[in-house]
Amino acid sequence: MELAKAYDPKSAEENHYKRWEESGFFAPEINQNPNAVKYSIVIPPPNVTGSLHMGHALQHTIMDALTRWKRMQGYRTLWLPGTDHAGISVQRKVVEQLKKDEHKKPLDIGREEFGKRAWAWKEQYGNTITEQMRREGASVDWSRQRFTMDADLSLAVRNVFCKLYEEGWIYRGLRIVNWCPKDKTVLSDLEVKEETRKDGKLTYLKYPVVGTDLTITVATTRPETMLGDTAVAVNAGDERYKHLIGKMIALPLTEREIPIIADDYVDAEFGTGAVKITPAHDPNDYLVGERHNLEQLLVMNEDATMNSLAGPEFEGLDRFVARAKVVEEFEKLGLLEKVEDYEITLPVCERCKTIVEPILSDQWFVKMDEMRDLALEMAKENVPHFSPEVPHQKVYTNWLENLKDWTISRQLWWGHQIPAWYDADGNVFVAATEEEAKGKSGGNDLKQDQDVLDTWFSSGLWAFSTFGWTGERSADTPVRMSAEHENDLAAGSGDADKSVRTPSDLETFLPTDVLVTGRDIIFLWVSRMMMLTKKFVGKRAFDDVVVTGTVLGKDGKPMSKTRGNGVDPLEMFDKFGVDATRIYLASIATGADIKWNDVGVETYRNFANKIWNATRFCLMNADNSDANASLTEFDGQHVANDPASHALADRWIISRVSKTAVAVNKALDTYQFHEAVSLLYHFFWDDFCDWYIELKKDEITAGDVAATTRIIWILDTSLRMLHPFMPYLTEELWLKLPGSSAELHNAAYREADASIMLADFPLGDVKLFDEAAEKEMSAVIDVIKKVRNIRAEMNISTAIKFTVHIAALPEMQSLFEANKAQILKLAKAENLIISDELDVPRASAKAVTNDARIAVPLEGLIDFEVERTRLANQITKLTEEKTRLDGQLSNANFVDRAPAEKVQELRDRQAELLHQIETLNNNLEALN
RNA sequence: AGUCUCUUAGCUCAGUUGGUAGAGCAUUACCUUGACAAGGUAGGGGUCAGCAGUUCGAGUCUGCUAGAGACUACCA
Repeated sequence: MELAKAYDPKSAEENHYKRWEESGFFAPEINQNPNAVKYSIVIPPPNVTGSLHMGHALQHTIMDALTRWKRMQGYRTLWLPGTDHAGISVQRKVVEQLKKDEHKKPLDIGREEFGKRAWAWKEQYGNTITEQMRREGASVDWSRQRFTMDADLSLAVRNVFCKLYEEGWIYRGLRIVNWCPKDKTVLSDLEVKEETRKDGKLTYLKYPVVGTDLTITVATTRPETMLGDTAVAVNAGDERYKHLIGKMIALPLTEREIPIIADDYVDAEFGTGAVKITPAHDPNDYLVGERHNLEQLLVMNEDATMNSLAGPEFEGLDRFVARAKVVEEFEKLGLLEKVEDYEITLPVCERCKTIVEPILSDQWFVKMDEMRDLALEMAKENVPHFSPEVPHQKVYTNWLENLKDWTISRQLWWGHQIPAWYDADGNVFVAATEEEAKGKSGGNDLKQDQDVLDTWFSSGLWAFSTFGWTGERSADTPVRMSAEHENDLAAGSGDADKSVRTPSDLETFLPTDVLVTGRDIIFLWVSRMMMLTKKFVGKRAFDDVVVTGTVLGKDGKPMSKTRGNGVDPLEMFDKFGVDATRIYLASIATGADIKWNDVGVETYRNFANKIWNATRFCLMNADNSDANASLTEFDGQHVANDPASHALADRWIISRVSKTAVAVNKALDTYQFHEAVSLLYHFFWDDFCDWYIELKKDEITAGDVAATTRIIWILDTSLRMLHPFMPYLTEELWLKLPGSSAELHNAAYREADASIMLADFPLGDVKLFDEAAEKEMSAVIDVIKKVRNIRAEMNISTAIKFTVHIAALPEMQSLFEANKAQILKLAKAENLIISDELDVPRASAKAVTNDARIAVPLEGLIDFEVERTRLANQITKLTEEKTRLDGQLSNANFVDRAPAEKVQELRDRQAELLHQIETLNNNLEALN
């Protein structure tokens, strides 16, 4: 069989995904081992409005690598996919569409029709991201795909809401909330971001004190809110204002008089020491207002224009227009003290960047006291465990300790409508259905709450609602039957015990094993899943959390549309291939941010091509039925025991591949993906391609069956280990290996059609570690490298074959003798003379290794000056190292206190250096 | 303001209980060697941001300084 000369990712990518999916390889049911341990991951559901970005690609790569790795090990794996209804995002898309196509507003078509449009939008555009995930090679079980607004997930939402309400963990109340005037909805604290503005102003307003000619100066960044002031507060201990406490202020621009009050909240040292109090527009002022029983005067509409309470002069004005007008009016009245430039951080809406207005509003909240304790208790036991642990473990715990109540209502139409109904008197009835609510109300006419729930409310249930939990008290959780059981029923095997109940997904797959996600939603999502899963299922949602870093643009800034520094994963797939992009992403240290660079992906594109070509070489010579036969009964022990594998290079590569396998598994176990990638990269390229294939070329080309079989086993093992990162390339190649078949699958998958994704993942075998072989091989490699160095430094063409002399101790002599052919081949030498002492003419280039003195007679070719420089350079280098060691070893403190092993190690090295330096010095003298 | 992270070769980054500084790319020289020029061979290049400390020994631990960044809170 002959492969194309270069790897073409496109064709491999088109060849396999559909077959994998249609064969049911992604579903846990493919696993035929009834005792298989489960391994489960739920995907952080991307927004239905979303399309694949680099952050997804990174996280999906990690989740897929873990899933494929565990699946190959024989676990019953499930990676569950799905999407999130993304309240505000979808709503905005539909509003835009409506405006563009029909010049209508949502109110023109009504809530019901709007809902239909939103669903239609979801149907039409919502699968963009799922199609892109197929391109990525994500081995998710599509048969279990979920959407946060699926009927059963919505039922779960309503039941959770009702339960929490009954227990008093959900309440409705008047609080200062974050209001986005553009989206016209309330936002949770976590949906508000900060933006620093340098052009802020701090305005000092003078308020006249009634019955005096005094004024009191307050400073504000939002002058328009003075229209809603209901007091001025000072610190009780502030001598400047003590005499004014209790007096009234004639609030300018209004007809109102407001009191001067004393409150500890005011810091006498800060600003003027006097603070205007606007209880309906500021959280701190709200608290002050509560303490002093102040009126709460809301002076804005929901679109942030001023309302009638702001006075006729201001009613209808936008908040910023009103702000300018207030300042202007104060100036006219001579009550404007000054306006200072002031750098200010403003709260802005995470999505639309509109400045958020804190206002007093009636909303639904989740009380966080008990919720926090649920999560905190687990957090103290390091559940979940974060990777990387620093800083997330601590940040997570600290955040929980300072948690505030969660605003869960949203003034939107797209989402889970709050299951609360009101009668004509405003009494509230919370129930999962309208009928139930009606029953509770005694049959009155009810109107459902118009708000929907925060998208993160349903996301918080994702860990268990996706597994069929609905919270229905009678029906319990739906039972998913095993494929086997379904077949029994279909076949009508009447005596099968119908009462045998296979475990539901909920029982089987929860807790999930790991959650892979970004830093930004640890609080927003991870914490809430922990709380709600514990609360409603009594289990951990997941054991581990892998926190991925941010893939930054080439400019080192987060990728964003406005910056235009985004890199599209799909473009990378087209340019370098899916596998190269995946393994590059996996090569980023867990949790670390990284600047995107194409060169990194190119490196792995080249790696893919290297793998392709190494396989190409092996297969060119493997069309051989004997090799086929032996491959199917292959295992490492078998290869190692084969007398034909007792050559040094064979023992060495078997040891190397075993060590690599053990290390790769360990790295994956601890979520050190970059470590696994690095191990595989260097094993494959350096050990396997550069040394092993080069050494074995002749045998392979000659069609030696044992050699071919062995090299294909190494290749097979390598491809399996690479598969979690490079699924397409490895499948494409593995299926071409002689003898690859379902017989090589993990025992759990013997029935399935052949695929590397079901092959056993190499675990490595410590019994195959061969320290002697590794030591001997490096002695041989050292000699070859030295000879190559001589050739390169002396600038001797490879066309010129020379004789190499080696002097060494007797046991090393026999090692070199045994590997004569290998040394000659890779050093491109003609003769090898091994003896106790070097016996060479003066016109020779010389070198030394730990185990050998080397000389290459170069009569007529040697440039003595070059050789002197070469030797001198080596002496300098070694001497520097020796000087360091001498110093260390002559330090009595070191020798006494350092571990004896370490001291001995350095002494050995010192002896080696001494020997090598002496040898090189002799060589140098011999030239003179 | 508080908490935390980062600063290692020209560039992008590894470096897991403190014990001779690594990779990829770039760079230099040579090589159309029968898998691969997306390749091979051999090189060059770092006082690990700075200062001080602990230690026989510090990229690694502690403190401070300077830059960069993250998060949380507040900002009248």
